[in-house]
Amino acid sequence: MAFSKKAEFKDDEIAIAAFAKAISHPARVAILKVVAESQSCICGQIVEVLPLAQSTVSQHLKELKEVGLIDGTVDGAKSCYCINWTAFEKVSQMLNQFFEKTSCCKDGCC
Amino acid sequence: MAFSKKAEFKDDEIAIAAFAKAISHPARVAILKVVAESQSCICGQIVEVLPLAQSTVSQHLKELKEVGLIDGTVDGAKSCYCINWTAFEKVSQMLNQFFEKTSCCKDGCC
DNA sequence: AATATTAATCGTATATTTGCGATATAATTA
DNA sequence: TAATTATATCGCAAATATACGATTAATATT
Repeated sequence: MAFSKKAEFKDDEIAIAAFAKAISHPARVAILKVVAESQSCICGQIVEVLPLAQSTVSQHLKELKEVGLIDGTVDGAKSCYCINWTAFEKVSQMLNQFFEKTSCCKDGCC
Repeated sequence: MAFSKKAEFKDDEIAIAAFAKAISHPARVAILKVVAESQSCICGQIVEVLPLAQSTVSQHLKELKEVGLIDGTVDGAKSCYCINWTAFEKVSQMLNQFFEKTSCCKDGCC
């Protein structure tokens, strides 16, 4: 491949793709659900629920944290995760907008 | 890795992830925009606009076709692509619902 | 202090994705 | 009919992603 061409696209296209990528694996979708529903958000609880090893879950959490969808706080030996609602809604809106904008010119094709 | 664990998640989680994956690359986001805006939807036009080789664009188109977001019709030597609006809106709704449902339990965490 | 628990990170194996050139196929044009 | 055009597909190389066990570091428990 030589090198990735992602950077050659428009900023909004890159942003949409990046957020979509964050929820492009069932494990991360599941994690977001668990974290949103849970009161405590302890990493160990997520591991219990998912069919994945602790290290793998930790990696997925890291990815979600990197795009900003969740926040992580160290709480003693444990780690507490929670949804970053501001970011969460921003992503929701961004995707919504993409679908709306794209579907606005719904004529004359084919 | 031995093998993928994607199948071990819930159907709706897998579905959301699959559609998110379809728009998880800027090239495919760009293609969807071009196809939606274009009247003609000829593959060659898409290739002209994108910073990618013809074969690469063809592959991305194939992926979008496979998840059902676009339809492709052979028109002589050319190929005509257009958005499958039914699928498009279904995906839009599915993602929307995911974000809404997830954010409905927005309390007591962390 | 010694041990156990929790979770991040490292190293590694494998799988998947991305990207391209070359080729194949089919239709169009000269 | 020959040359050109349009696009899909094949085969390959490189990049990324997925998954795990082992290790580490830090706190908690005994």
